[in-house]
Amino acid sequence: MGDRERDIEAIRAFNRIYTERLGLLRPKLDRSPFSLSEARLLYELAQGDTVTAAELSRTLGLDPAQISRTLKRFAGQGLIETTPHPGHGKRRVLSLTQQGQAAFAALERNTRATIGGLVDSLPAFRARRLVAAAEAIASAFEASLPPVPHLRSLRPGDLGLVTARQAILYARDYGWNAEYEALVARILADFQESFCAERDAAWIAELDGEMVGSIFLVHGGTADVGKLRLLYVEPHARGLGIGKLLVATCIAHARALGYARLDLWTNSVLVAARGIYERAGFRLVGEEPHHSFGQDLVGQIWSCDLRTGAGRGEQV
Amino acid sequence: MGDRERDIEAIRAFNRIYTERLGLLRPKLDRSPFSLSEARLLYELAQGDTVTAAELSRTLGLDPAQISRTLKRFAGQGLIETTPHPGHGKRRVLSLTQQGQAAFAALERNTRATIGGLVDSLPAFRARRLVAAAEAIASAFEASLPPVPHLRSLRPGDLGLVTARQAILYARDYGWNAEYEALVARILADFQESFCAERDAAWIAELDGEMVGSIFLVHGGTADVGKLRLLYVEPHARGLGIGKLLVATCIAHARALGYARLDLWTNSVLVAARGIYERAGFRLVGEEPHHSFGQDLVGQIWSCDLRTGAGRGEQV
DNA sequence: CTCCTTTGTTGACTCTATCAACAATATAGT
DNA sequence: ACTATATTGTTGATAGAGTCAACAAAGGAG
Repeated sequence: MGDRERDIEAIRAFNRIYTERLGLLRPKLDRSPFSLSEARLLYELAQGDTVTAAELSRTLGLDPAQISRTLKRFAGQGLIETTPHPGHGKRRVLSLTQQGQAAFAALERNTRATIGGLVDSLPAFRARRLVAAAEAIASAFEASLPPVPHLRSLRPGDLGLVTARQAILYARDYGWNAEYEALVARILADFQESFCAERDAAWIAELDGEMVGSIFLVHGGTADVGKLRLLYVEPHARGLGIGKLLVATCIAHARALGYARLDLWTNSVLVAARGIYERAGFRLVGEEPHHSFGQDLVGQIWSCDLRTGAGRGEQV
Repeated sequence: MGDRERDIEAIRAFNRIYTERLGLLRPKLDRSPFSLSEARLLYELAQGDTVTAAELSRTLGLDPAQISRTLKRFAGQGLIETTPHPGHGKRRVLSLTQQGQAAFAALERNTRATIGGLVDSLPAFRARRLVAAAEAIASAFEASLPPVPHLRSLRPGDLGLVTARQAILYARDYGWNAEYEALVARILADFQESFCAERDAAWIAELDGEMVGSIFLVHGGTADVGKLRLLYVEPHARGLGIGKLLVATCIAHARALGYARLDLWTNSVLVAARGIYERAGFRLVGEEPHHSFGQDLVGQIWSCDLRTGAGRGEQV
C-alpha cells in the first residue's frame, strides 16, 4: 500500500535474489579452507585495525567464545601470533604471521575471482548498473553523518539535468506539458550563450553528491536589475533548508555583483517556493493569469530590493 | 587498476557493508524461533510453488539431508503436513498447516519490521536511494534474457536528459565545453516549439528501461529536406546495433513522411557515428573546419537520398 | 527384466552459534 | 586500602547447520 510498504517489499525482493546469487549464506566459501566467519576474521586482522579478541567480537558481531576457539585454531595452524598488550595484562594483541598473510592473500584472490565471475556472467550493460547500484547502497550505509547539502558551480550536463528534473517534476505534479521543458531548455541555452561572470551565476545543490536543486542568477535588460530563475528543490530533499540556502546565496551574490534589485517570475501553484521567496525578502509586485504549459496558471512577479537589508537573513 | 578491478572492489565493499547491516549471516533471525534456512524453507512452502522436498533442495540450494530433517522437525511441531503425491508413490506433497501459516505470517511481520527499522534508521533521502539501488540490483539479476534495445517516443525530461548525456559524453571524450550543451538545449527547445507531427519525430533508445540513445528528425527550411539530429548512443550500450536501429528508424519515418532527402551535420571526430551513417546510405557531401565548443573541429555534412533504395537496409 | 535416475531417509562427523560459568585484570567509588 | 563492577578471555555443554556417504523405494528407458 503505502510507500514504506513498497520500499520494504523492494528490499526484501532484492535480499532474496542477492542472497541466492552471491551465495552469502554459503558458510564455506568456494574452494577455500575458511568458513565465512573465519574469512571475515582474517580480513579484520589483515586490516590491522582490530587487534584484540574483544574488538573482533564487537566489530564482527560474533560470540567471544567462537572467536576464542577460532583464534586458537588459527594459532595452532601458525596463521596468527599473539603478543602481550602493553599496559593491560589480560589483553592479547593479535597479528597475522607471514603464513597468515599468505593465507589471507589467497583468500582475497579467491573472493575476487568469485565476484569477477559474477560480474562477467552479466551482460556488460547490466554489470555497469550493478556496480553503480552497489556503490549507491554502500555509500548510503557507510556515511554515519546525516547528509549535508552543499552548493557547487556548473558542470557539463547540469543544464540538461536541471531541464530534465524540472520537466519531470512539474509534469508529474502539475501536469505541465513539453512546452515548459522547451522553455527551460531555451532559458538555459540563452544563459550559457550570454554568460558573463560579472552579471550571471548558477548554483547546483547537492546531497551525497547527487543533484537535488538549482538556482540561476541572470542579467536582464536593465543593468542594475538581476533575475532569479529556475529555482527548484527535489521533493525528497525538501525540509533541509536547501531552497533557502540557494536563494540566500543567489541574493548575496547579486548584491556583491552590484545589482540594485532582483526580480523573479513564478506561478501561483508553486506554493513551496513562494514561502522561500517571502522569507528571503521578496515582495509580490504583480500577478497575471495566463495559459501556458497546457494549464491555466497565474503568473507572479516578485521583487527584492537589494539596497535595503532584505535578504540578509535577518528574517530567519 | 583496471575497470574490472574497481568494479570487483566496489561490489566487495558493498558486500561487507550490507552483510553487516542487514545481518544476512545471522543464522537466527532476530526475535524469531527460525533459522535463516528454516525461514527460507517456510517462505518457499508458503509460496506454494515448490511442493516436494527435492524441489526445495534445488530451489534453495540446500542439502537433501538437511531438508529432510528440518521437515521432520516441522512436522513434529505441527507446522506442515504431507500428502502422497498422485501418481508417484515416493514423492510427498508438502503444505503448511493452519499453524504453519500462522508461524510464517509472524515471521513475515518480523522481517518487515526489521527491514522497516533499517529503512527508518536512514535519512529519508538516503533511504530513497537505497530502495532505488536495491531495485536496480534485483532487476539486473532477475532478468534472465539479455537486454533487448527498443525505441520509444518522447516523455517529459527526455529533452533535458539527451542534453545532459551528450554534454557529459562529449566533454569527457573530446573536451567540448558548455557551448555545445547550450547548442543542444537550443536545438531541442526549437524542436519542441516548432514541433509538427507531419514533419518531425524523435526516438529514445532504451535498455532495461534506461535511456541509452536518441535520434531526432527535424524539418528544415526546404519542405522536402529533413534533418537528422542529435544521434548518440551511450558508450556502455554500443555494439548492440542501437545506432543502426535509430538511424534506420529515422530514415524509414522520413521516407514515410514524404521527405525526398535527409541531411545531417556532424564532426569528423565522431568516428563511430560516421560508420553508421555510411552503412545507412548517407554520403559525405561537404567538409569545413571550424572552431567550436572550445576545440578545432572539422564539420561534415552528410546527405541521404530517400528516393533511391538507400537506407532501406540492403547494405546490411 | 535390467540398468539407471529420482526421491527421500538415516548415520556419522565437523563446525557454527549460543548460553552459562568462570578466572584474570582494570577501574571507579567509598 | 578495599570493594563493587566492568572488561577480557577461556572453557563446557548443547542444538543445529552443513556435508558426505550409504541406502531404500519408486519410476522410466532400453
